[in-house]
Amino acid sequence: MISLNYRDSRPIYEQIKDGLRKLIVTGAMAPDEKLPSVRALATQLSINPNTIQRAYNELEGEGYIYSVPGKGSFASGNMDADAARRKELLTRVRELVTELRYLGVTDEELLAILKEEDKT
Amino acid sequence: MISLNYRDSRPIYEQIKDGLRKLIVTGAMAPDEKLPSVRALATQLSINPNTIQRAYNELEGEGYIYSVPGKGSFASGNMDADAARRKELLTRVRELVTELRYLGVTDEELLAILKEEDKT
DNA sequence: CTAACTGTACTAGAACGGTTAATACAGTTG
DNA sequence: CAACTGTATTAACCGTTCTAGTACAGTTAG
Repeated sequence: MISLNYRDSRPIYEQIKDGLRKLIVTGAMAPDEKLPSVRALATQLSINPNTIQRAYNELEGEGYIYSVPGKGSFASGNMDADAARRKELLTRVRELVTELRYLGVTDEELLAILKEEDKT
Repeated sequence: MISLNYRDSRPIYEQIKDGLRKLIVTGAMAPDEKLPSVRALATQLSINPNTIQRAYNELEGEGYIYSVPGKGSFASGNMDADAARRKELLTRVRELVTELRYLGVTDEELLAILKEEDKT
């Protein structure tokens, strides 16, 4: 479900956040679908439950999931979170495009990426 | 010449690397142009020379600059480094585009970014 | 009701990376 | 020679990440 890369300098809880966010945002996880429990996911990934709790906690703060004590944590169909994520990603794309232009990448190459992704 | 953001969680030496790389890649710094000395830049930014040294050291490893003991460090007109950077940035763009598509961003919006950047 | 699950909270400490600090050495330049 | 340059090494500090251990309260199935 989630894979960790220990060579990556990024914190584990960030990797978990990104992994879960992608699952939710891509619809691989339906709204109100139950996430693995803090302890279950911790066991599965062989890490400390606190690390999972931190990831879940932050994801809840960002609106991607909601947690019910005693029941579990669930994917949220929150569109505000999506909007924020969109805005964030778009600014990053802008930055990348600017640098790529400086590196001599042509519009054709950039357009090719869009078309290429169409087929995915 | 370079500005640091201490609120940013990214390491200082990474910020310096990015800043210098941008200067070189955009041509703001000509090939074989002399960079500020390790000590000079450290003083200017009010940080430790070791941090600058690390940034320079890694930039040299990536081919963006070359250093001559006793003389100084200089921008390199190395195109291999540019190619590597291009490849890296392009894969990141691909990832971003994929997620943006899932988030419901249309091709029109993505194309708009390219046109928007044209005017820059 | 009980047992086993759930999220949540808190404290403590280990481990790691970033940064600073203080030197030292060798080559270059005026 | 004096003042610059890059380079190297060692130690220490500090903040963050992560682990560890424990506890409490709500939920759910038997």
